[in-house]
Amino acid sequence: MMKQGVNVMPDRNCRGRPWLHGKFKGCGYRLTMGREAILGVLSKHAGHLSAEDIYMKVHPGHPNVGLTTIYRTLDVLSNLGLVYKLDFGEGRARYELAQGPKGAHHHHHLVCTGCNKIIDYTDFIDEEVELLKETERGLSRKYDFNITNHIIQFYGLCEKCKGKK
Amino acid sequence: MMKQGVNVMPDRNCRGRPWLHGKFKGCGYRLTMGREAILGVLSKHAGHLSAEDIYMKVHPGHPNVGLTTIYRTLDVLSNLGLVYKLDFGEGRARYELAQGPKGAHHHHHLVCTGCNKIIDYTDFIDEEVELLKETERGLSRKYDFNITNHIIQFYGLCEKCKGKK
DNA sequence: GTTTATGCAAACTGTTTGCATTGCT
DNA sequence: AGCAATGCAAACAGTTTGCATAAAC
Repeated sequence: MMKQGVNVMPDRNCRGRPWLHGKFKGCGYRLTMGREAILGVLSKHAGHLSAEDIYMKVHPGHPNVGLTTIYRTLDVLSNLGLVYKLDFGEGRARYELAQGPKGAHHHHHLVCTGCNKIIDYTDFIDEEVELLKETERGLSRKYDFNITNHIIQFYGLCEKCKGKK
Repeated sequence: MMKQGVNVMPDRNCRGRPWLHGKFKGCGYRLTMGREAILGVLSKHAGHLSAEDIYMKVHPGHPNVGLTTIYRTLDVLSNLGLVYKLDFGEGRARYELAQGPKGAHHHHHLVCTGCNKIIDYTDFIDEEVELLKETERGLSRKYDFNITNHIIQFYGLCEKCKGKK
């Protein structure tokens, strides 16, 4: 007989739960040292880390955590919606924490195609978000989509790079 | 003595020249059969072709054109601004002609993360473009960037995929 | 004790590069 | 003739996978 209120099967699709550790375990995933270390790095260094960046930062304290684990953990985290997987067209993915517990500010990206510098901007975000919401509503209806995410990125040359030939 | 009006050195940075073939040759690049074939495929099948897609379509008529040439040509084309290199997070790049000679319509993309279906939408484009221009102006000034391009993409599940768990 | 997570090495995939040859102009 | 473009094969880079072992629960 099944006990009340207990998920026997891990619930791999649960979003909208509490925060980090709680959310993690609540979804049926195990909280290991490697995963804690990765979460730690992500919340300490807020912004655009590649798998290898994370590996480098985790490795000193946890030499036994391999790159594979980094990839697998990031995959879990982004499925849980805890982490955004970003792509700036460099041929490698980058990751950032979706939201701090206090609800970090939403931002978009400005990418220099010369030196790959990336600027998070929050200017104009309000207007953008407003318009995006409307667009999202319209697109959802017209194309019968369940829209979960969006990307806005500007590309160009930063002040240093636009000088060079 | 240098002849008037003739570029002895190929001008690899020339944008804003006439159209396609003219532009191509005008920039010091040679117009070869392979390149013509690739341009042909791009203008016939408007939208989101991967390098391999293009290879497949070019190959029957030009069995001697290899994948390497496809990549190299696409690189040239996107440097010339004739082709946009798109990234939908599938781990492969996709390409589309920037503008037809008649000035094809600007559009953005709606991507299904379930089946990778991609919808070009032009709805709301006017409002978006308006806002983007302003944002672009603001960002250019504030961060001293020379902005050349932007991306807007919505991600979600299409009507078929949102049913399946 | 059962099931998930990990490390390692090897496999994969899309893309790039070196070099000798071909082909525009 | 001279230099750019090509094909081929090999190199590359980031990411994924198979499998035996270790660790959470």
